[in-house]
Amino acid sequence: MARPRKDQALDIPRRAVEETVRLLASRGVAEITLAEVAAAVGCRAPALYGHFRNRNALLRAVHDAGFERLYAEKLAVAARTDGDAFARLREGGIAYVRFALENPALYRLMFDPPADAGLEDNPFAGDPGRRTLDALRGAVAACQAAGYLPGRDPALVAFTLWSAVHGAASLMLTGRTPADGHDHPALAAATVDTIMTLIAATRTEESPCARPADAP
Amino acid sequence: MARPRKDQALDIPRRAVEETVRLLASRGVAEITLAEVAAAVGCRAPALYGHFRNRNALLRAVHDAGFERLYAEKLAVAARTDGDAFARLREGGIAYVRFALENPALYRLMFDPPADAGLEDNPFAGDPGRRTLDALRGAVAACQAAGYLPGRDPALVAFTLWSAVHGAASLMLTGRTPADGHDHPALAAATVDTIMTLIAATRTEESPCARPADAP
DNA sequence: AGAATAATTGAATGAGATTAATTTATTCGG
DNA sequence: CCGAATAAATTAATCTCATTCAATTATTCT
Repeated sequence: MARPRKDQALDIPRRAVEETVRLLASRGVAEITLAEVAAAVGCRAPALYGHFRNRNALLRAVHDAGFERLYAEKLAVAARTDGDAFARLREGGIAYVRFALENPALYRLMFDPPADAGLEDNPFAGDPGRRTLDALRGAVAACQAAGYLPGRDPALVAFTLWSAVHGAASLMLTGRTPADGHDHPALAAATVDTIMTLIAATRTEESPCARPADAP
Repeated sequence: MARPRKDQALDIPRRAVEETVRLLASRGVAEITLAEVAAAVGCRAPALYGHFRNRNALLRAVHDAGFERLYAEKLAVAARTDGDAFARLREGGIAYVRFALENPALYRLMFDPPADAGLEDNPFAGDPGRRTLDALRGAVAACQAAGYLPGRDPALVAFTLWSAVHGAASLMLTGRTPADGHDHPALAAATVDTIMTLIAATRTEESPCARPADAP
């Protein structure tokens, strides 16, 4: 049986990504072979080459799928915290780190993307990770409208916040937690809290002292 | 010539790590083969197995060496900013991101360490990365003595700060910078600045609107 | 129906890590 | 000083993949 009949056709591109994500739940990306992915999909390894240039191209697709999932969670948080921009920032941060802790291998792939696998001319154009950052910038701007972080560049603040939560996730996944560090979710929450407290302290409008430049 | 004479002996363990670090300046870790490392050292690939269990063990040693270097830079910053705890934090952050930007492949290896390569019982005990975090905690405590970040857990704050700078470095190295993002060093500085400003805003207890240093 | 095209497959190929067998130095007990 | 015994490399296998090739069967087009 060489070419399969239409009725028994597989949506290989979709399923390959799907199954790779599933496999990433049990092992790291380095331990996953194309033969395993193919077996999970229901075909042979060479069949994958009809849909992905090579292994890295598949991994890049998985990487992108990871960001899609992350973005979906972000949307859910946004919906859940509609009125309150500050809460949206906090909840978003918590959800972000939770995602990382629940999908460690996928998350690591998302932040150590395979090198080649495409036109190197414009490596990250259209990277779904960019969209996540854009969403975060929106949340920051909303917070500013509520009086926090007056007069700052929302893009820069967003980048800084993303850095903090991503960094926390990364450090936890590589075991760089302070002291014992057995309770990762708790540490994650505490970290986000620490940041949010710092942000809260910037709402100086009400306070007596200082009134940094805002809109003229 | 099988076994080399004493006079022409090579310190293979040291040189292998050294040369791997050197190779990481030009390619990613995935593109480096043991044969290349061996050639750079001046031996054959199998000789490496007399000193490292396998490729991952060598990479782990390189990973550790990376942290040694980073720690050395941290010490230099500490020496340079002896009196001023706040400045030490800022300078330390800048130096950290600079290190990452100047040694991208090494840095990525440091934060995506190879899985096995050792007794998995106690994966990160003695990890030199831990020492870096300890040093940072000390700097935070010093800042607290100067009136910043009152009443917080220094370990938690240190973790949060490390998260932020590491996250920023990681995002830059993977191209997740806002907008253009062509000037990484500048973005790094701006990010550290953003964080430091947040910290500065916590020093509200002692003096209403600012005032140099004092200790209780 | 028959040619052209498409999707897979099993069978090479090849790179690179790891292991085995072999060779040459050094060390150590007489 | 000589000959095991041990050490450290080396070259020559293995083995595990990723990737490519050639062959095979469906589908589509005319």
